[in-house]
Amino acid sequence: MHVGHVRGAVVGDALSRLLAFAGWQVTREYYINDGGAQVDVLARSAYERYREAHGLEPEIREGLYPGDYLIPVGAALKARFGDTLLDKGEQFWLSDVREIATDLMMIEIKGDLAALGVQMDVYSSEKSLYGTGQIEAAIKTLRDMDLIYEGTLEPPKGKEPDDWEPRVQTLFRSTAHGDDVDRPVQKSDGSWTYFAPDIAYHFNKVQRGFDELIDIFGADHGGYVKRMKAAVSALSNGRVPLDIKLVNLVKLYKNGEPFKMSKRAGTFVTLRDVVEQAGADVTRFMMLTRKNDVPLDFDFAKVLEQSKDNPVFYVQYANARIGSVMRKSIEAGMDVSDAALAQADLSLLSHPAEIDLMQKIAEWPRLVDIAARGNEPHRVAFYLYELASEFHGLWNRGNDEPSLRFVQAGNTATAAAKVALVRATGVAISAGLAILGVTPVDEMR
RNA sequence: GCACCCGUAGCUCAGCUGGAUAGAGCGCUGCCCUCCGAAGGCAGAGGUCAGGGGUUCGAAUCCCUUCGGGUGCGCCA
Repeated sequence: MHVGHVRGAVVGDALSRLLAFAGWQVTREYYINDGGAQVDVLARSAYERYREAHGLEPEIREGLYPGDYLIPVGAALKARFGDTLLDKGEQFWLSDVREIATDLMMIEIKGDLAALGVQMDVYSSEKSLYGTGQIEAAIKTLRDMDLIYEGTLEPPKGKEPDDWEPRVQTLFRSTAHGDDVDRPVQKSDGSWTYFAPDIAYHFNKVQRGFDELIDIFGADHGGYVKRMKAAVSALSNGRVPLDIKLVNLVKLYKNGEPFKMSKRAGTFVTLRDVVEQAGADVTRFMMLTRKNDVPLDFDFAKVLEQSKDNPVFYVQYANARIGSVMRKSIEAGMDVSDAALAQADLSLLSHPAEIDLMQKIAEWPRLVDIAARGNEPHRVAFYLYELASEFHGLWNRGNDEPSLRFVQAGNTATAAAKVALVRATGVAISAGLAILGVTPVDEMR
């Protein structure tokens, strides 16, 4: 996985946690694109690496995947098949190589997700939809609604391909459900387009009885939003809403300098690179500091900085200070159980800065509600930063005004009220960090 | 050509599905740091919310339109 995928994974995972926190029952699914021509390309690319493993010069032709990540796959193929695949025609090895390469890639991806702390409930394979009748069933359902027909599409205006020829294809009448043009589900040779298994997969979800579906796509797939929504709308008779979150690019920087990334040259930065350098917590938080449909800058140097410029650090620092206050209060012999703190007389906290912090804490339930309703986990990240900011602000006032310090001498009602405020801040921060999937720290080191 | 996304302070971005003087961070300016953790703190300057219409008691937010940027557009997934 490269960094672009990471953002999608993080957004999806945080969204899942958010919705679960808001009371939904959530199933996280990973749709494996292991069907179609792209896996053949993968297999051919892996085969070249297999040849390389035998000391031969790999021929990474135009259209193949050049990435280094396939080198271990080549080695695995050598270990498995020895030299028996060398100098053989594609028909001899393609199917075996395809299977092993996709399996290895999935192991790799699952490892990447695990390193990020992302857990999936269901892995759905595109390939497994073929030959089971599921695609046919989904298409038949649409056909019975008179939404499938044989026809010819108009060429796109203004950008007509040179080799355009009218073709008769099986089309889905997506325009009946809000799309701009009808979309092909079958190629002219009768085989399925990628869209057909996608329809079948979503049909399967609808049949499993979900009340709401959420897809996460790369922003470059924005053109498929309408047709996918149209399909789900048709297949569920408008019952099941489908929300599609488009996740935009991640631009990598180091000290403000753009990090060169080229898929063509195979030098793109992988997830492991990022997580190894920045850590899973930092990576996750940073990926959520932008709205999903906007490009994101990720600066390696900055995310490791321990200062106010680094929002992850700033929030963690607040949490650590909270931990510090709680520890000191316990040392002072105070009862800091939630039951005891709930009895505290909060009317003793009347300073404007204290009121501000309380108001910020009071926003938390509403914030969760808004974020969950809009499927927008980034709101949680922003909220945490603001909350931490209020907290630090009040803390700093304590430097000049001892009466505002959270830790007060003696076991008085005022002291209890202040600790209750600290504890409440801590509750919101740890809940928020849990939604982001970031481990809260109790102490800074 | 069409569709979708974006356009808010010098820069990077929030902004609660219509509500009070539009908010942060960076940068800039000026003060402050033997004091619960100064790996800093406080304060200030800085905005025709891209432009123009419309709906509304009320618009950054909703509708229309223009401009600018991005993405995509039939046997590629």
